[in-house]
Amino acid sequence: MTEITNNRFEHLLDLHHLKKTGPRLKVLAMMSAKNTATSQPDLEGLMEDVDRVTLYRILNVFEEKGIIHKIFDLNGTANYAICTSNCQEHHHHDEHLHFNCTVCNKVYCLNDLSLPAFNLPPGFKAEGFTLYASGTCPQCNKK
Amino acid sequence: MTEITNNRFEHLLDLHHLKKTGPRLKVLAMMSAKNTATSQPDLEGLMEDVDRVTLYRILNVFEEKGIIHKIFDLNGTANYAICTSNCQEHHHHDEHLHFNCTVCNKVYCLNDLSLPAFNLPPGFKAEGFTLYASGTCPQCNKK
DNA sequence: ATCACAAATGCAACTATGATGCATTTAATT
DNA sequence: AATTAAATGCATCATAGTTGCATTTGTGAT
Repeated sequence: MTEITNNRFEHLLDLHHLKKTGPRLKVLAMMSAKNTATSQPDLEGLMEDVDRVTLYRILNVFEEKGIIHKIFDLNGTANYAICTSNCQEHHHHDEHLHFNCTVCNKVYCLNDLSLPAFNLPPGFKAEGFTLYASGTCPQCNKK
Repeated sequence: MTEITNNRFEHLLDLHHLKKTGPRLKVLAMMSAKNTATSQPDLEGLMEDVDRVTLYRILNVFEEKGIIHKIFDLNGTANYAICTSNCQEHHHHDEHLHFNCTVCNKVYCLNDLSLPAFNLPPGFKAEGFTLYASGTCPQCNKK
């Protein structure tokens, strides 16, 4: 992790009026070190020295503040990824594709793919959309 | 519940070589009585006389056989709905829109809306899609 | 620098969801 | 009615997530 990356996270916490603590910076470091979302169980394993409850609380505030977003995989397990942009407190812009590999179970946030337009039946008012795809990821297809 | 409906469920169980037992017919009756998906906790409440474990096992076989499909709501709670068509063992065709109301938390399966086409980045092979929308449902909008 | 205080963490305990092993019951077939 | 595989019920366990409270720590003011 570079100096600059670390400063970026500290700045991020400042922005949201959150104290710059070890556990919080570690969560951000762990999540940003991967190109896929991180599951709650994985994260718990990576944060051995941090209390389980603390981790849950960190994930909750980060989500509330729009720093990370939560994705449930095919098994209903919570996965977390750092928001790329546009997210703000209590209003996520999570309108991209989430790809869940059925082999390795990884969750990819494909931010570059915006959702195609479509209509809802009368009476429904939509606030947010997420498209989920399941299948096999590039890594698993190679093998 | 009409005679005909009951027969339909018994036929459904026959089709999949499942014994026509009380608990199974009751699950089907409960789920079909609603126009929305039923959450696991709700279902557990509705099936008071049936053991919790039995319910889980019924839901699992039904899902494996393609009789019902599982949808996770915004809170990660499992919801179940009877498949309308096209589902077969180990291969769901769940390619419709799931609408999760942020007020009443109900999950609607909007089967009539098929998903628009879109492309995946190279290397990804998709098998299934589901589009999730969240917002307010017709019932909650009226109030 | 250090003081004071709110915020964050850690710990204990609890709830809920879901799974597994095994004994008992029941649906289907004869 | 008898047989048997399938299904249910019960006990127990595992994991995810929450709450209350004591302790620690980051931060802003002195």
